[in-house]
Amino acid sequence: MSRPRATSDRLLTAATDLFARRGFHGTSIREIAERAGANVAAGHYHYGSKKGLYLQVLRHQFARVRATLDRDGPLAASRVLRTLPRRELVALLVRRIEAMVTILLAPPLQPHGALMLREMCDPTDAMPIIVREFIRPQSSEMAAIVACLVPGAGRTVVERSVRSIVGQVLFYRFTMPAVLLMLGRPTYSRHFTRQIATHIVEFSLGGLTRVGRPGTVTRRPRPYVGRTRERSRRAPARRRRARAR
Amino acid sequence: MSRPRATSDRLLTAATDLFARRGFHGTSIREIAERAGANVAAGHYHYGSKKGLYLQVLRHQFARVRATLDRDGPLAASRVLRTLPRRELVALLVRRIEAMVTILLAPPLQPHGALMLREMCDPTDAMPIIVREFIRPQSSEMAAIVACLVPGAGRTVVERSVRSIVGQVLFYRFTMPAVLLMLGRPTYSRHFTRQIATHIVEFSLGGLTRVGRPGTVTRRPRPYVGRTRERSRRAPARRRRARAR
DNA sequence: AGTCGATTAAAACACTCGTTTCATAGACGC
DNA sequence: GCGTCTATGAAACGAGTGTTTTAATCGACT
Repeated sequence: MSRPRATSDRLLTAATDLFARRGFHGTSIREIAERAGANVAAGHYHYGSKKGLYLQVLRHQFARVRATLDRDGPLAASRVLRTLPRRELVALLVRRIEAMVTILLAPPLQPHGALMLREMCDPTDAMPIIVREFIRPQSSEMAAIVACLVPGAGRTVVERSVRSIVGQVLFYRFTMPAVLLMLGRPTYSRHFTRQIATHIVEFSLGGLTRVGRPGTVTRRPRPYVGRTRERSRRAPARRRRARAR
Repeated sequence: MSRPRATSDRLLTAATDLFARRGFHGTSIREIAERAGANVAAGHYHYGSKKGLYLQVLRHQFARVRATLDRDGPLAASRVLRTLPRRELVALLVRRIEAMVTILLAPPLQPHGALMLREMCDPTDAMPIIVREFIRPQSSEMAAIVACLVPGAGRTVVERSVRSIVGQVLFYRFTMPAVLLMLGRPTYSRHFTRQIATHIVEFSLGGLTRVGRPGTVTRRPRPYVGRTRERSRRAPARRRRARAR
């Protein structure tokens, strides 16, 4: 039959999808139970509370993500990295970026992106899990590569550069509705995500090259050069709400 | 005196803060009314419904943001831009990035960042407002500068580069809880945001330099290096729609 | 003064929510 | 058979929700 799985499993599956799509507040125990073909009391029986179920969903999702990352791109130790030629280091960075784009953007969209986004809106006890299982591993593995690619850079420069790279990727996930609206697409296609990955790789390699060089344009007293103009484009939007009916 | 303002204004102020901090679902009309020193019915009287109040909050916030942007960094027309020397173009880009960092990250944190983030989780009718008043203007003004800085780049390359720049900035806002947790800070300090802005400028200038050059490392048959994985993660998500009532 | 429209206030309505209670069913060992 | 433990189902609880209703209040203006 189609659903021989345990009730607790079906609850977890249903909850994962609903929490990702509608959020914690926007999802009801009854909705989860109905979709899982279970009783309203089942959630509390198996997970103690709605919050307990939510935490379990996040633990489970990010454990999976972590497992994927570990399998996909196990990083060579730092001291091994340092012996690699630049070409190999670049190849490693490319793989990391492509893996991240794939896991976050490529269809079919996985739930953890939405779950992570929601945690950024309303952090819960699950935030440390996300940092530990997803953000920290991604960052430190990328940092190891970046540190070798930019030998002169200190720890802060490396960390900021990693955030610049990760930020480019996450942008497409975290502003997805706006980007899709502007591009006139319904979803990100695989073709699109491949192009994105390639662009981010190029842009980032350029960025890394520059932050590795001493003495740049922004080392100056005041960055402001241009004149200010006072033109105001439109009157402040004044709007009145008429109540319906 | 402390409360000479109109009830509708006080409602809007209270609602802005609460919607930004707790979200639409997490905020109740009663809570808004209490903070505004008004009756529960006041919200419906002035704004028709909770959703009407929410929309008005977003309209108001992003009209303000737009006004700030227009005052701060009115962009020279494209044909004027094209006559500027590179040094001036860079200065303009620096100003845009610094303005964006300031408006999004520098303390005291403004509500629109949180409101925008929440819209990315649960898009509503306010999404077009955000795109029109904030994202689109920022993007197109930056695109005009980038297009001049990277003369050889086509429209798509320019747009992707703009997203790479904006993405770096938005990253710090949209993953703020995680970044603060990793950095062990309570908030972003002004000093920190200034450093961030400088880094993003440098990283981006390097990125732009590279994407403007033809022939790069990623121009190769297949960008994928790792093996493809075939493991199916879950049974096809069966979907059941229960009608309400 | 009196009328009228715009606001405000209090109460009730019709839900939905997470949670709990309690009865029942099945499995297992003895 | 019995007793025990795990799991499920149906129903109810109490609190909280957005909204509506109804009445009272205020400030002009004739």
